[in-house]
Amino acid sequence: MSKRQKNLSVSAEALKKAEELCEINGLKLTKLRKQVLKLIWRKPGYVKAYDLLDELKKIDPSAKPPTVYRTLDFLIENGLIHKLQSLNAFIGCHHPHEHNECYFLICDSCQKIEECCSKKINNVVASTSKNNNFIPNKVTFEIAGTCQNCLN
Amino acid sequence: MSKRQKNLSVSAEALKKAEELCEINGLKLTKLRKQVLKLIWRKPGYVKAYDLLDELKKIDPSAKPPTVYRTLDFLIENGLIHKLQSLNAFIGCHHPHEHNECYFLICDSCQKIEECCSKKINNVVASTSKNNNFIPNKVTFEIAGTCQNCLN
DNA sequence: AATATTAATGTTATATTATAACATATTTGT
DNA sequence: ACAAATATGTTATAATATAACATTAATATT
Repeated sequence: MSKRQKNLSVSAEALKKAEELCEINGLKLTKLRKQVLKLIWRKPGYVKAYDLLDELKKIDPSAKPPTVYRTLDFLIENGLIHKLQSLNAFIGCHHPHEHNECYFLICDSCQKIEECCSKKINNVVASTSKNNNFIPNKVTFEIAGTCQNCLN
Repeated sequence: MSKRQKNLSVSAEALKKAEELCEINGLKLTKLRKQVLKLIWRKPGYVKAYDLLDELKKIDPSAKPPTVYRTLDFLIENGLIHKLQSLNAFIGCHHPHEHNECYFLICDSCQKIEECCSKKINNVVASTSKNNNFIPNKVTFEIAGTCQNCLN
């Protein structure tokens, strides 16, 4: 299976899952939202909001920043995508609604992202929060560096 | 000791430490850099770049965005302050040059920040990186939520 | 079905955050 | 004293994001 084919199937899989989840949760995955989600999944790495806007304009020339940001907000709120805070970029979630916290390995060199979940992080977050009498709400955990492929 | 007095002494302490560290490492803590660092420490919570610029302008009306951002870059590079990626904000480092990774508890309600370091995080970062053959470079770890004080 | 209500999208304008590029001044090394 | 490197000044603009209000579409209520 070629890289492109693999990516297409990942994207199709993600779209299907998103539809299911929205169905289950009574959320409206409108044409626009589906379109944006598709565009996000189309590229293997992360996406920038204004690049997304450019892509969207090819489909609907009337698209404007709020079109994109509102749609991104919806997708983030419902766990279908993540925002990478250290990059101001966005990426599809590989396992929506299956996790609380997750973190990202971001390759500075090839822009690929690894989405990770682990009990260890959850534990660190929980224990630190407890120690500080802090009620955690949103966790941002991003590790930038160099991935395996780019080491060679 | 009043809150204000406490904050003043924390600030003075931070400044002193910064001077020592720059001395040791052959870094130039110029008038501008010291001024900016002082402004960052002046407030208990975090600071936004353009607020800093406004403050700076009161001292030097010719200050402009690059003045601030270049100075912030210097302070970040040399571990004297941190950037909070999820807020696009800046905060003084409580223990410069004493740690590799640290993370932040950010109170959404009162804007206070708790800077934490723990071996557990270092371990999570190290083990995940190893598992993924990833060479970590920069860690962003920020937990937003509600602090003890604001719970009541 | 007509109407009210809510949710989504369209649109204009502008706020916020950050950097590129080039000029000048200051410091440091020779 | 001069060259080189570093820091600062200055202009302009790029990149990221949201406020506010108008319109349309979907859903619920009578």
